[in-house]
Amino acid sequence: MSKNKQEDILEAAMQLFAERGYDGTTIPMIADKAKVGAGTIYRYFDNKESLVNSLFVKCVTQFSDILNSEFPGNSGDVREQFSHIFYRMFQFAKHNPYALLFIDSHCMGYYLNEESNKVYDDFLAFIIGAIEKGQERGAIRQLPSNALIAIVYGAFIMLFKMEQAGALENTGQLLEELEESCWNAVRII
Amino acid sequence: MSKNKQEDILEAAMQLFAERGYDGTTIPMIADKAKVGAGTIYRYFDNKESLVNSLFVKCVTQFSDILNSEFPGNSGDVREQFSHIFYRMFQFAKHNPYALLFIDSHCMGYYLNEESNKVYDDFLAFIIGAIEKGQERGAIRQLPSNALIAIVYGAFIMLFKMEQAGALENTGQLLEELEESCWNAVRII
DNA sequence: CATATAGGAATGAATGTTCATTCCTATATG
DNA sequence: CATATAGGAATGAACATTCATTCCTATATG
Repeated sequence: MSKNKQEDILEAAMQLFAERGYDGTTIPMIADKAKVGAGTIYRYFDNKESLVNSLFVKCVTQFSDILNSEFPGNSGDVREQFSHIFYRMFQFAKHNPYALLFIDSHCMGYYLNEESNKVYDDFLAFIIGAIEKGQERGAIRQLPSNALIAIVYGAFIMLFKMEQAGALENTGQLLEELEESCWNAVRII
Repeated sequence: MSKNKQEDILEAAMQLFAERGYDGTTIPMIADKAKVGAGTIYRYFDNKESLVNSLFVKCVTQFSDILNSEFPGNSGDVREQFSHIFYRMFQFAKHNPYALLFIDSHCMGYYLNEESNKVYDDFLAFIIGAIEKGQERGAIRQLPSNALIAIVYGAFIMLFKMEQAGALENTGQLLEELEESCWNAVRII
């Protein structure tokens, strides 16, 4: 029997939400997977909406922390910063695939509250900041920073989904090539 | 009163599915938006699952047709082919934003039947084919074709979502720059 | 008038949520 | 040390609500 039921509930909910979406996942499904009674969920969360928002904030915060930690800020050059963000994204994807799928498929959900949206916006703001620094130094194309994010993050998400679907085997060698491809998309050539 | 109720139902369903997902959209919601009775929907479709599958096949076919028509096949060079596909994707997105959002958020759904999955796979196969031709001619990077698709299609989808969210204003000038960025990601430099 | 079509109330199954009850575990008591 | 007791935690059956689907009536069409 598990020690921390709240953790069990969050883990089960994350996997189910990632696979079937918010509305496609029922409370009994979560209870079954977490091996708790349905009522137990309501000892830890006010309701289903509160659960999905808690989970969303948790996952985005984890993702953000991974990207931020050891980020080569003002010291490192732009190429190095890009590399850091790119590899950290894949590192997170490898260790937390459900979290990433969950974030990606729920970040526009109508059930997200103000706090969830703010956490997600702050997360994007960190990447935007790094990109704009790179532009000032003349290493990155003069496109809207949102466009540059979309290209790199969009490519990353789709690559990850391909790998999840078994349509792509991600070796270390390939990852380096993909990093170079994405860098070519945003750098000044 | 509309002439073609089946069209009204499909259009309403597409918008709702795109915004709220399959499970988050109810039959009464669709009936309200289409301005028909709930029972009328069952005159045109066997059930909700049959409706979503009909809609999926229709949307993917439309998308595929746009990309295929006037495609510069064996005659055109690789750069031209890439350009064609890229601009056609944005053309489809501009004229059928709900269709694209619907395709993107439902292409992995557990409710899709064999036919839907086949149509989607065939659609991807067309792009894969074009990419592999380009590789043979030495213009495109020697990466798995699935990886190249993921980069370009992933970037495209995310750019479109950014624009939809109002975070990006898509002018003709910007589109040209984005096309060049994506081409830089896949071409041999 | 006969038939086809549309509508929306009716239905039963499924959902999120509540609540009376049971189960643990830690402390108190002899 | 063995047993009794208290109180929070967990449970899952029960509840109101909402859902997909069906069915019967009203209207349109020929």
